Amino acid sequence: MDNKDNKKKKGEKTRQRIIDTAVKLFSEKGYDRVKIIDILTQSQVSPGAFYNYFSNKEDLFLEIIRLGGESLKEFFQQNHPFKQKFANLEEFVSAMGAGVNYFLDFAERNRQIFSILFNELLYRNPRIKLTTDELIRDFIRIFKKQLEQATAEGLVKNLDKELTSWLFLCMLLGMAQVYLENPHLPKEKISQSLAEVFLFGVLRRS
Amino acid sequence: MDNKDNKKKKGEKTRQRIIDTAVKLFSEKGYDRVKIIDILTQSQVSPGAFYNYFSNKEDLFLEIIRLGGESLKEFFQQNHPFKQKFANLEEFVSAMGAGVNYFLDFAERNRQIFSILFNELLYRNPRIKLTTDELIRDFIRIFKKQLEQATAEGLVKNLDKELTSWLFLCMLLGMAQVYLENPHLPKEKISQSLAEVFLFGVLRRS
Amino acid sequence: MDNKDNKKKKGEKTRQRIIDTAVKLFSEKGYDRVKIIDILTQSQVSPGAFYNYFSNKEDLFLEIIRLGGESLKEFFQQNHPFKQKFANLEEFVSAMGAGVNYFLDFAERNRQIFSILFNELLYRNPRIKLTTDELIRDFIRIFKKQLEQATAEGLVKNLDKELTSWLFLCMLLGMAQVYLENPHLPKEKISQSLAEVFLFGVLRRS
Amino acid sequence: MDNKDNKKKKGEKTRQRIIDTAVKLFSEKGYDRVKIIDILTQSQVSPGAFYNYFSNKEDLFLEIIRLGGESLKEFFQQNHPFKQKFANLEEFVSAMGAGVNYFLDFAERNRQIFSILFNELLYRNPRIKLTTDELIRDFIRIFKKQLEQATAEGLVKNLDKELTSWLFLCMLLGMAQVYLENPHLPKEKISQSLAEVFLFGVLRRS
DNA sequence: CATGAATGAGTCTTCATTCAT
DNA sequence: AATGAATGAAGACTCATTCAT
Repeated sequence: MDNKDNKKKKGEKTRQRIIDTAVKLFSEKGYDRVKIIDILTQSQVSPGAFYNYFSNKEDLFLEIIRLGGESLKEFFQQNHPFKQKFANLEEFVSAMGAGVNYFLDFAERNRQIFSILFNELLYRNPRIKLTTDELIRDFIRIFKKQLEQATAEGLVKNLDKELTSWLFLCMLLGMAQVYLENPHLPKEKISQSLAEVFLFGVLRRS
Repeated sequence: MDNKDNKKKKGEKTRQRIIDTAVKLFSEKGYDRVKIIDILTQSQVSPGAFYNYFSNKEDLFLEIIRLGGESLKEFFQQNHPFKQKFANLEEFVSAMGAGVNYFLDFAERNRQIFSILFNELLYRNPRIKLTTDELIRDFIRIFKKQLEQATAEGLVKNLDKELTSWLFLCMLLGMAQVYLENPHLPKEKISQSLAEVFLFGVLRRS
Repeated sequence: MDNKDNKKKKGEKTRQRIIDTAVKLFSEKGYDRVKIIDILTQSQVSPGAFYNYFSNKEDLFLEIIRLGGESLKEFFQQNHPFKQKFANLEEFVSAMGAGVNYFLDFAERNRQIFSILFNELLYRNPRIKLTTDELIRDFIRIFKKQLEQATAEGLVKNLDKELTSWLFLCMLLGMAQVYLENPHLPKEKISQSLAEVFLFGVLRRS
Repeated sequence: MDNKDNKKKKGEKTRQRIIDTAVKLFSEKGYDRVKIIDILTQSQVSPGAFYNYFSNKEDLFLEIIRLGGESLKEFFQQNHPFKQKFANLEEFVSAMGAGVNYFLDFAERNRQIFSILFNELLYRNPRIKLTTDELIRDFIRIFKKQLEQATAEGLVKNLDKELTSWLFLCMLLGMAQVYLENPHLPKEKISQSLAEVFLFGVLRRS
């Protein structure tokens, strides 16, 4: 009876080994340039075993996208940029900087998954596009709501909420990518700059 | 003589037909998913003829990246965001908005080549990465200089010039992509929002 | 003791389940297009268990052919077309019709196994061909003997016995197949037609 | 300009070489047991070239079935068993024998194609079944009409036309197969026996 | 006897590229 | 310069069979 459980566990391990290897390879080379044989070799799995768990390369990829998307979604649902009330502006800025910093952290910790997701924003495979587009829409929706609330509270100017959300998303994703590709840039300074520019802009207040 | 010229012209035409078709297909599907046979069929060129002009698929692609990169470089060299002096802030903001708008225009007119370039920012092919990285670095360098000058003039806060350049680039490229994928978003409003947020931030000035 | 018996019985049951499923699938799709995994799934048997009973796919198939061949052989040995003596022609014709009808019955009841056997008459696998060829030869031998006897008794014309046996076999097997594939054709009419044509031919007696 | 024609001819030759080899192999081993690599090797064609002409194995097979079916159809349309009027029965019988003989000839000359077609009568691939079923229906239709006419002329008994057609088809196809597999059986005797049994039956006329 | 994860040789198919004409 | 048939290495995927538990 333990027998069955053991087998299940073994299977789970194999499956996970495949996923881990695939995440690494996909993030390094992109979907098309990864050959199944590479995944097989690096994860020490035979072709037959592979196809026990995934019906083909795309299936594996979509599973990874799905998993990554879930982490990201969860992250955004738990970390609202305009979450709390603050005593003064300084506190607010530093809180937002901390939030952005946390996102960079997340991107760093999930560097590969993040890299894959970011790449695939542009990918033309329709099934993949569906998944990533949904992620984006989710983010925009959440952020818009935050902005609306902050505007109602008189904290934020009366800007176009959708475009502003897109702008923030561009900065967030873009700077995460910049950070991942340029590790010499100090994370805290990136977060702080992002928060400052987004909140106050670059112009000197006369 | 005329004969020679005609041949030359004919050859040029064939070459151009290949490039045009390839630009279209690469922008639609990405490098790996485009088959040479499709380019050949759509451009009405035979395999043999193709290899008279390009030594292989990658060669063709790099040529396209190079051409696209040149246009973009040229664009940035001719359109400096902080180029002129302005009588007042309003003028300045509207000039920057106009600049961004012009960039969106450029992206729209060169939609396909822009799409390819943007894609390849993330692409892992080392030879291609070199070209796109150089483009980016160029932009950052130019923009940094602009920022330094504007700071010296007391127009802009004393921020980290490099990070701020990156931030602007993220917004610019990101919003161009957003615009291309969401044609219902009004171009002028995008440019204006971008300029406003970048210059003044989102917070209400008390 | 009982324990042993139960195990034996259980084993037998498993084996039988495999055979039944295999007969169904082989008759539906033919040897090559049936995957062992399908037999396993449908008969609720694990791969390991399967190879306890059959050493490989071909072994299982040959066993089925063997079983089917035995039923058929038995049938032919118990149902001789020219078995008894008859008072008059009408009786004889109707007896032959009944015999043919009984064969169609047999084919219908053993539809799957019959279908497999009929298929394999044409199949090129040498080991299988041996079995089916033997079946055919057996039938021809028995029928020839019957014909010889009937000729001696003056009942039947002096025709080539072997060719006539083949002709009858063609009609019998062919019409069985026709019947199985066209269930709307009335069995009794088929048998009657077969007997009539075989015995009297189609021409009008002047 | 001849260039183009030459290439076309070369292509045709290659295509024909593939078909010829495939016909041989399919008739020897049956569809499933033929590997594409065998066809490639024996026809001296590279994988790429093969897929220039056929999109896959099934496509090639269906083409062969189609070609074979056409020959057979043509044969049946040009050789009507009850075509002409005859002075007396003997002439009629010998004419029918000649017809059958001609069919055996046809089967012999197109041994491989015939073998494939006969095999595939039972094949479960739906697309193939469609083609062979149509052939069969065509034959039955033509033969029924012939029988009806012959009955109207008082030549043939008033039998079930459809069943009688099936019976004749069984004899014809079956004996062709018997002949092809047993070359020692004399063709003329087979044809004659078939004609005689079909026309007069086996019973002695009292 | 049973289980089912794992194996890996074998098969089909693709597509960038070549080369004789 | 152009043609397009041919090439063949490389890749994805299958499935009968094994074996540790």
